[in-house]
Amino acid sequence: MNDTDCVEVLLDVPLQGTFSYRPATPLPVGIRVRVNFGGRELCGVVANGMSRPAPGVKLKPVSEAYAALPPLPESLLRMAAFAARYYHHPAGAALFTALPTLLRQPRDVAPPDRRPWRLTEAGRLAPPPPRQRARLALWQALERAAQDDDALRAVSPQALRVLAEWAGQGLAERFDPPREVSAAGDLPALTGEQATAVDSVAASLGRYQAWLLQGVTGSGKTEVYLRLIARVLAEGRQALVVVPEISLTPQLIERFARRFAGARIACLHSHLADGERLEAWVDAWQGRADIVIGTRLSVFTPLPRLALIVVDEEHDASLKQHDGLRYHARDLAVWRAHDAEVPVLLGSATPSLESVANADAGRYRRLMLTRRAHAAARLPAVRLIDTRRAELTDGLSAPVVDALAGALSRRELSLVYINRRGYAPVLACPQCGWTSGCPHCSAKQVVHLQSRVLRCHHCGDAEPLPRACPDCGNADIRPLGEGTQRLEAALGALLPKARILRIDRDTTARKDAWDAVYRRVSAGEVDILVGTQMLAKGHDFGALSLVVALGCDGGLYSADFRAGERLFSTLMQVAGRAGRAGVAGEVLVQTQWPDHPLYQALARHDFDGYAETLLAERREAGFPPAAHQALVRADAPDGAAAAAFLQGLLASVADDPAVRVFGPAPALMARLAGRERAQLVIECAERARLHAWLSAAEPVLARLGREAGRALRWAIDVDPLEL
DNA sequence: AGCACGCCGACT
DNA sequence: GTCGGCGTGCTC
Repeated sequence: MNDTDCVEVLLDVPLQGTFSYRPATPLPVGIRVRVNFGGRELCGVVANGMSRPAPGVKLKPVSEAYAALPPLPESLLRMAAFAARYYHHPAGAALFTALPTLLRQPRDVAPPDRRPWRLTEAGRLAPPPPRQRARLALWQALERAAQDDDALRAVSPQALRVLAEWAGQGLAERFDPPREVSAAGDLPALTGEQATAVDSVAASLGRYQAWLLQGVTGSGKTEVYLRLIARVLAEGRQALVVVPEISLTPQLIERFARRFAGARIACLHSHLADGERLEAWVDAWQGRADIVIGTRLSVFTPLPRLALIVVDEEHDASLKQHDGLRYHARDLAVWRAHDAEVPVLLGSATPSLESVANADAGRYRRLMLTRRAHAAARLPAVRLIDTRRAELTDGLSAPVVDALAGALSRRELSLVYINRRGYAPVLACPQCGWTSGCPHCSAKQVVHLQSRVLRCHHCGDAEPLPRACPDCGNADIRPLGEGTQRLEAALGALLPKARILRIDRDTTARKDAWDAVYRRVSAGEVDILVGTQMLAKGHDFGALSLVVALGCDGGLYSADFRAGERLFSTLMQVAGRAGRAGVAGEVLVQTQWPDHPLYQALARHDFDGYAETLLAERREAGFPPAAHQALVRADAPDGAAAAAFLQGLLASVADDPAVRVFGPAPALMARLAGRERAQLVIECAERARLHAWLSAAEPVLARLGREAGRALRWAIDVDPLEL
């Protein structure tokens, strides 16, 4: 090797590009290495093969090349490189967000090898002599059948030492046992629509095609996934299933495991211990896992025999990462499907307008499930309660209380949805007008009566509940409005016989909390579920007869142009909980605006009609998906500094008449955790020109960021979901 | 992001 | 006299 040759190394630093190092021996692309960078030892990944170093640059040597695992696959490097380009994030940082924590560290690691042992041909012919009793027992155990470490340790405490020795002599080896993967048991009959969906997607296996599976709640989208995955597994290939919430994975995993006995299912989410995550990731990468189910980060998992990607609840905002590399798992899944030449199936009862527009434009093909899988299940009747004419006690109207009492007397399960946790969204003094504003954020502190605190839901800061107004000393200060805790209390007083279960982030924060919820609900120990939008996220509570939605009007006339889409989607989803499995359902919505087109469309169960209305509005206003957006966010303790930074950027990036730039303006949440937040909104009908603008902005941002100092932080957010 | 190098206040 | 505050500047 010529000593002027070098490799390009990606590092987990917020700096553009790669760094050149001199390796002792030629290194393959994708290998993890340890290098010295600015005085510290970092983990790096070799990005390119050998190249000529730029003249005049002094090169450091590669300190160490890690060999415990094979080099990372090029498909992963391609995906990370695409994500870096698309989201305008440093390439090294993008790759490292795709890796499990243990692979980001400058240490050679591999998960424990749990493959079973067997004797080789030579080993079978060489039994140990009878006086080596422990060795003979081991040999005999392996002669009967392959065994895993635990079983062999039970035969002899020395087992693993002996086996290592035998492996060295070619007498024993670890191996991947063949898996008998079969779809188990009696499969439910498919509806005609489900069968069409399965056949259509199955016909596209082996090439790229994006499918939008739009199925009303209870129409059996999961069954479609299962049938397709069965075909993939029958071919010995792998499937990737991305879901928005960790809490949705246990249910799904259980259902997959029941269906595919013998299949290896790897589960990936951020609550795993580092070691578990590494093991699941490597199992998938080494082809030992057949199915990967996980949250957004699992979209990066290497899968050598990938044949199908499923993104469930594709409309869900949790699929977008909102710090660091701000990627959308659905969009990366579509890119990956294209790169791997496999179909991708996006499922939702209420697809995002982005996906609806892609389907309308023919980029995605649409599959509809309009009927519920359960023949007896019909869509619920929606009744709008006009709160301008109804008297409210603790936010509840008489028709709502009557309906809940009726369901209770029939022993039917009801659900009350309100998108506010805590007791009341604000504490106020009626005498002087004081309200419980957060000292660090432009938000109100929420009354939590159980823990007796005021807590900001944005920065998490809490303080004891005051007994009197901090401004005027008035002792008669009052919680205004309703949250889940207050509803729970009010319903308990109005319907003393009802067994109420509250579900919000406060009650489900503990591990296994969802387990307990399902147990209590399925054991019939609950009459009324009270909760936030968590209740709208694909959890199956079985037979629900009544759904009540409260306090939704805020989404109708919000400053956020996506608020209406989100509200409509959430209401369709909670309403969909009613009337499953043969119980006729009813949905009551309390509102001041019963004539609003959103509620009228909800009453007709008309997702497509209202989606087209919203799309027309977006086209009119030039908002996504009719145009493409990006944000440059800046925040600093001093608001003027953030604005000046963005102003400086604006002044230094060349105008493109096709690119509209708005701002600097305060973010929707203008103050968060003691920092003032400002932003530029960049809009363009052509994605390429938006990216050109951002590319031109990048070096300016790096320079201005340096000049502005540590106090100022900035970030680019491509396809932002929140302004 | 780290971690150096670099110039001004309270300590053995 | 120097220990260390964190401002700015660089990292193949």
